[in-house]
Amino acid sequence: MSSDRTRSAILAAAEKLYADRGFGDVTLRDIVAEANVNLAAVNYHFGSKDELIAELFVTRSLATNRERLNELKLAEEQGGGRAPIDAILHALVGPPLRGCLGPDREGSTAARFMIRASIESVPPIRRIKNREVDHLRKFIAAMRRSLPGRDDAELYWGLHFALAMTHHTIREKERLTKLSEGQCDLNDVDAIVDRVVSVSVMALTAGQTPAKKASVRPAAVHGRLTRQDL
Amino acid sequence: MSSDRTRSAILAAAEKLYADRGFGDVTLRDIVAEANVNLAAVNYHFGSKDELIAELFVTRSLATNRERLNELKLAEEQGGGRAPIDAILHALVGPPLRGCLGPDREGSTAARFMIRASIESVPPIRRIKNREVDHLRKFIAAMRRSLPGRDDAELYWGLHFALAMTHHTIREKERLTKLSEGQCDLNDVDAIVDRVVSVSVMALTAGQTPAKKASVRPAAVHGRLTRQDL
DNA sequence: TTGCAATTCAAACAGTTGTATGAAACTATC
DNA sequence: GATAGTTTCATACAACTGTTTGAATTGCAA
Repeated sequence: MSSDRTRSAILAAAEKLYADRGFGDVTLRDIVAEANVNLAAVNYHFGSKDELIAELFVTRSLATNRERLNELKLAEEQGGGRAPIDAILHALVGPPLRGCLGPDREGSTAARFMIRASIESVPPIRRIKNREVDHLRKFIAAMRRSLPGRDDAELYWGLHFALAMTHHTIREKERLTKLSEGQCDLNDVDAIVDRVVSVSVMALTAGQTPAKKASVRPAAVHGRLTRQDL
Repeated sequence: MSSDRTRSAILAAAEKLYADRGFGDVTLRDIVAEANVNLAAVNYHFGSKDELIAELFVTRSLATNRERLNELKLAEEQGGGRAPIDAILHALVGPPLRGCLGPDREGSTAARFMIRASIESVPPIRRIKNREVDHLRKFIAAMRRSLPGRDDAELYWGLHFALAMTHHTIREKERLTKLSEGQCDLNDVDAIVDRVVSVSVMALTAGQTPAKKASVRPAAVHGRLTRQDL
């Protein structure tokens, strides 16, 4: 068994540089300089530059997906196989938002890397994102169980909009802060999650009868379920 | 006055190639080959590759912004200086959605170029997008007039989410079609616009008193205002 | 027609990029 | 301590990039 000190030094250096400067202008030579390893080490350990990027992104997004499914499973167990819709959405949007936002995440290389990956869309990352459909289908299935009456199309739109708000908030947090002149607090992650969840629930339950509508727990009271549970 | 046949041939060729293959792997040599002009013509007419990209993007996004402001102005005039909130949001999200979606837009180079510009984020385009804040402030001002009671932060979040749904729908239309197995109709642009507007209105008016809430016209009845009015 | 500016052109430039090579250094096993 | 396999290293490679140059061509005005 080899000491993979070189390997992980490359991973760490690459993640840091990509997080700081984006994929566009970081070369292999920048990475090996930061990692204090030889240029040929990247191709030796990863095969190619793209495979290095892919490994970085897969690692981080697997972690997010795992968090999501844990939280979903927990919610479904608590609901006897049928989780409330706001809990499902909370499981969907909470992990990426918590992973990328918040004051403690400011210095996190992983967070800034994922934000970069969300903004710039390089080929190896795009390829991986396209395989994410299966993962999302699990949430559609849970939503179907939670809202048995709704058309499937409505569920897809609801999930789509939930992800829209999530990713756009991550991508454009800087611009929203600037536009709102600081009036939108991008550091209060729990509040943001609740906001996204509650709008998503509204999108999904609009047009429902008042009786059904009232049975949906508001997102705010769901705040118990945080990172500690995962 | 010079015949700018070369200039516009470059613009057309560049837009087409960027639309088809993305910014990542289109070189100046590809562009001049497509345009049947000399390599040096790009630098002669535009100064640099980045300035060419910038000019392409500025042209298209100025058109969108003009449409937006026209529609906003019309709505405010009809409302005596105070447009209904759904009309404001319609003016915000309608133009980009109509510009990029719909069956007739499938073959449009301009549409596909703007989708690319939305997916890949190259430096010259990012620089331009960052100047968009002033444009958005006009919509915040209109929203403030429309919903005088609301906190500014709420208005910013509402606008932010409206743009989130708009851009994410444009960016991920392919994936949503795939995920929903065709059950989400990405060709019915008017329905999508109404959907985005109505969710945005809900986000903005949540927590209002029922009396105030009822005074908001549902987005669907606003469908009269389409491209013909602009 | 002459003269002048605007435009086009072929060619080269200067730099960077990811990758491959083959020898050297290391590590663990016998 | 010899050996075999793994890892590191300096270096070269081959291709591609946006940009520049200076001469040739064109178009227009006097």
